[in-house]
Parts: sequence; C-alpha cells; structure tokens
Amino acid sequence: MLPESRDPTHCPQGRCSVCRVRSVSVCAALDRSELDRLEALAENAVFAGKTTMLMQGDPADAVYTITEGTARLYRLLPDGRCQIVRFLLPGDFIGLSLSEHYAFSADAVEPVAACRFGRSAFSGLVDRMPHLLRRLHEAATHELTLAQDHMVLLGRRTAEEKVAAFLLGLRKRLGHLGRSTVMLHLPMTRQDIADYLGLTLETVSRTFSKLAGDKVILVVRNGIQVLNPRRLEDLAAA
Amino acid sequence: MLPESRDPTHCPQGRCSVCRVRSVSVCAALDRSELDRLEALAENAVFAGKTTMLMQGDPADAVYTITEGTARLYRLLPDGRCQIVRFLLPGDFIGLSLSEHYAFSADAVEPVAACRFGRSAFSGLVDRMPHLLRRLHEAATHELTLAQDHMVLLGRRTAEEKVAAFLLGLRKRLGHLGRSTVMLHLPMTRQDIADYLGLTLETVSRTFSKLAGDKVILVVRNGIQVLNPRRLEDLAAA
DNA sequence: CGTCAGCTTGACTCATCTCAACTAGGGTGG
DNA sequence: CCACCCTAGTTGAGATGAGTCAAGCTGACG
Repeated sequence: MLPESRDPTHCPQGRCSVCRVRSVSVCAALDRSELDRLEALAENAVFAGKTTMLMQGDPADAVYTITEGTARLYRLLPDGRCQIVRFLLPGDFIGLSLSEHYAFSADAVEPVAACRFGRSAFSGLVDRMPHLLRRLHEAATHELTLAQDHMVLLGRRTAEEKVAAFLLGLRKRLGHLGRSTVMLHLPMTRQDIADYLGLTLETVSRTFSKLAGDKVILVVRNGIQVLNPRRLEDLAAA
Repeated sequence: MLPESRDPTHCPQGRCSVCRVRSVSVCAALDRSELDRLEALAENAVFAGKTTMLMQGDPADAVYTITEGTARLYRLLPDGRCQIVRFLLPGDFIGLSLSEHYAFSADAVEPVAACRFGRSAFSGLVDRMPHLLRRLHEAATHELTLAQDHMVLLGRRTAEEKVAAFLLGLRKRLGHLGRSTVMLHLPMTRQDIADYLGLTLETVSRTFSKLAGDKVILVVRNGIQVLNPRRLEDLAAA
C-alpha cells in the first residue's frame, strides 16, 4: 500500500543527511555537524493505518517529523464529538510546544513513517542550537497562521466554501511535496473530512457530488480529480 | 472611561521594571539588564476605542504588548464576513511571528494602551537573547493551543455551548489579571462576540437571554454577572 | 430633547443535520 | 472460488438550530 519510498531501510540509523523531507521540515535549519548530532537522537517509527500515534494528555516523551503517510491531529469533546485541527503530511512536525503533555491526539490515517526524537534530548538540543529554536518558532507561528485561517473557515464559511477550501489547501500542500495537483489522493474518510471542516459526513459527500455535477471535480476511488481549479478558487471565497 | 491605572504617566519612558503586566507578558523572561535594553526600545502607544491598531497585510513595523484595555484580533473575508480569532487583554502580545507583514487585523474595542517596539529592533534583541526567543516560542505554542480549543468550539459546539465557553474563558483570563470573576465587564459588542463565536448577534443575544432566564447569568449594562458558574461549566460541555 | 448605536425579541426561512435505506468494494473463511 | 460481511460512501426525506428580516426599546451623547 505504501509507495516504494517507504521501505524500512529508508533511514535506518536516522540518516538525516539523506532525508527526503529535510528541506521542508524543521531540520532544514541545521548545518552538517548539527545534523549529525540530531541523527544520534533519531529513531524510526512506523504506524499502521488507523492506529493511534499519541493521545491528548499523555506524557509527551517524544516529538516526531512525519516522513511518509498522512496523520490526523484532533481533539475530542467528552461526548465523543471530534474536531480535526490539522492533517499532517510528510515534513510536518509533532511536538512544537516541547511541553510535558500532548495537547491533542494523533492517528495515522494511512501507514505513517516518522522520525522520532526523545523529547528531553530534543529539547536539550534546542537549548544548544538557537537557530533550531528559531526554526521551531517559525514553524509554530506558521501553524498559528494556518490555525487562524481554519478558524475563519469553521466560523464563517458555508459547506461548499469549506469543501472547496479544503481541496485547494490540500492541493497546495501536495504540490509543495511534488505530488500531483490534479489527482488528489484522499487517504482520509468522509468522516475525517467532516471532522476537519465542522460538517457531517453526509454533507461532505453531498457537496462532493454537487461539485462533481458542476464538473468542478471528478470523484474517484480514494481521491478526487480537480477539473476546474479556477472555479474551485471562486467557490472557496478566497 | 478608563480605570485610573491607565493614566498617561503609567510608563512614560517605557519603564519596564515597574510594568504592571510584565509578569504575565513575554517580558517576564528577562532579567534586570535585559529589561533595561528592552526599555530603550519601548514607546507608549494609545488607541481610542473602536479604532484600528493594525491591518492584515500591512508591513509589520512594530510589535506590541497590551498594557490596558481590550482589543480584537480578526480576519476578514473579501465579502466582509469577519472572524475574530482572539480578544487581547493586558499582557497579550501582538506580533509573535516577527514576520514582515501582519497576518491579521487588530482593533481597540475600548481604549487601549500598549507598549510598542520597532519590529526590526525587537527582532534583533530576540536574536541576542535566546531565552526571550524561548519565551516567545512558549507564548506562540500557548496561543496555538488556544487556537485549537477555539477550532473545536467553532466546528463542534452548539450556540449555547459556545456562549457558555466564551464566558468561562473570559472569566478565567480576567481572574488571572486579578479582575472580578463574578461581574464580567464586556467591552465588546454582541456583534464582536458573534464574530468570535461564529454566530450572529441575534443568536448571541437570545442565548444570553436564555441563560438569564435559567438564572445562570444576569445580563447587566456592559457586562454580565455569573450567578451559577458550575452550571455554566456543564453547559459549555468541557 | 432628539438622534443613534447597541440590544432584544418575534416571525419566518433555510442550510445543514438526522435518520434511514441502499450500493459498492475488499477481505475472509468455508 | 464463492458467499458473506463489513466498512465506506451515496442519496433521500424530513427535522431543526441558527440565520434573516423586521420592529421596537433604551441609554448615551450632542
């Protein structure tokens, strides 16, 4: 199911210098000798699809950089209502806050490979490398900007605008990773998309159908194809 | 209209050492000599109620610490729809990202006093003070956590839960600042609250009336009184 | 004392949710 | 290799929470 790039020898001893997501991850801040020190801390971690990577409230003993696959980062209300705050793609970092406990839960939505760093060791490294801290801070403020975008979406957009904005956002991120921006692979379920957009799975499904009827997208197995990106941008209302 | 604490001599030459919000602001990270250097950069800024402090997209020439008053931090959609992402209270910092352009707009909702720092000078100071950067990063990740809480609220809570959660959140923040947690002063309009909660002003008003009818709160001029905090917590659905 | 912004309330509408039936693959075990 | 089941997705019909539109109230301010 995984692309060949994720064979288990991809980064066996934490070979950061040949890491394919380094340029888009927080590790991009480091020079060669610093990378070596980071490498000493790195472990490979893999998670099967639909398994839990970490849970809100658990002691945060590790931080991760995703190297392959897709994860969902979410919060639960006591009655089971779920809000996905972000989908994680290769290059994304988990544990920016360096705090003692995770503030959210994370699941693999498809098989995930990640680079795992012990939190206290990583935190020590951050203390000794101010530009790694600077990079983490940039990543945190970037996420904050994304979070604000998402608040606008959740609070002030219609179902159709939400779905269009979701597809465009994913398209952009996949483009950044060098993936196709026409055939979007959607490893997550309709329920996941609904939990991300503050909708129900039925509304997501109906909206896909409507966009397909309007020839803006084509719904295919495990994904969608973007037929009319311009139209999609209009529908997303900036 | 302002409490006496905001007389214009409060911090005339940027007297950080006697600043009343220092302990809750990012400046708390600094020791005496560092504070002196920060002081050299500080200017006082005041903004009348209902005036714009800064606008999304503008060059970010300054960062601020709010010392008095309340501001709203928001994004606009092209058609005028507004989402307030956060209300700023004394101690809150604007400009965590240190980026070249503001990613949001901010208005004073009541008269605001702030400590103003030129961005490039402040950024230079951050480069020379790693624990100030650490503090900024902590503040950024804390805001990220708040942003995630707010996404859950916007995406998955009912109007009543939203209003209850808003009141409890404000109550907690005001408590932190040593203000009353029974009589909550609400300087913002119903429209502001609606734009914060992803509702309409009518729904906010109706929900206040309903909570008042249930004797959970009492609606008074320019604020509300919390009659039954326990009940309010139940209604907020954690 | 008149005007106006902010707030409340009512009546009605509608976008989205809820509940439910049905379809399509994919995997599993006999 | 087929029959079954199970998960995921689609679609329909009806319910409803929140929005819209509109009227009226009230205290602040000039």
